[in-house]
Amino acid sequence: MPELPEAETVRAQLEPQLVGERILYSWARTARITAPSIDEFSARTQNQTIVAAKRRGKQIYFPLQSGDSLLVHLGMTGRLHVEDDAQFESDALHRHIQGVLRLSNGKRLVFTDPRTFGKLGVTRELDFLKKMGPEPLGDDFDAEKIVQKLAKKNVRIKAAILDQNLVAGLGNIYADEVCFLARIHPETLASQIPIEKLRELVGTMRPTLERAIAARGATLKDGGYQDTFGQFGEFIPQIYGRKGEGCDNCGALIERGVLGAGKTARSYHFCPNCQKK
DNA sequence: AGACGTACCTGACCGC
DNA sequence: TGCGGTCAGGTACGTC
Repeated sequence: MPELPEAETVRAQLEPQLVGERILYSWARTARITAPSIDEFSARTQNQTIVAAKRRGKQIYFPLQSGDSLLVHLGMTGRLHVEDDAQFESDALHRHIQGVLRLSNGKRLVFTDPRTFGKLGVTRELDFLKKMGPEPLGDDFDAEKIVQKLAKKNVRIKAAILDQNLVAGLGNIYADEVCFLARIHPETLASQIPIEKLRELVGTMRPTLERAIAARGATLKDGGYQDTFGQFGEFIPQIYGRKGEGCDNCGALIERGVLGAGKTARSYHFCPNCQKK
């Protein structure tokens, strides 16, 4: 699923294709995905020039000449493609088109999202980006501040680092990955983890995300994620999705667990030997 | 205010 | 083969 490395890959690929282009026409399928409304989305994006391609955590946004920004969150199954505007696409995914922007360079930006957990919006208000937790790739990333916050949290560590208000950009894949790299069981209460372990955990976030970006993100066995060219990500997680396989570190069989219950349940993967409670 | 529970959605997968 | 049930999970919001 798209997390920070996947969002960054998409952003970087779109930047040279979109910046400086004018949006001739825009269309969105449903108000459930599009904010504030379909009509307003079109009105505020049409005839606007895209001035930049930015990202914050998993959020991708494109400042427009008007001062508004076009916002995209890929959710779980969202994809952004740039294709020739004249081309007819019969790809099965195109049944799930949620939005289209026709551009002045003869291309169009297409947002598809089968499971519709994604978001497509336009807003002038970007304060919510500032309220998110620190950006792991940012120059001012203060790992120690996060360590101190975690030390006070009475929440299981996996849930804690998935919280976008603590640190922005981790999802299920990379949260599992950093727990594995720091040898911490995902269900351990954050407040019960030795401070040095927490430092190890937070310290591994940035290099892990950077390695994933270098591989253009991760595509799981379901093939869900594709970059803007339809290519799969080549980052291979050491732990997520590898239930029953041997741990890279010790060879023990990787197990899968579930955090929470009912509709809230989130799966996690761990090595029972390297990550003891 | 922090912790936790609920809802959204549909392709893929599983068991009978 | 076909069909119905279950799973997956990012995030907003409600509740205690």
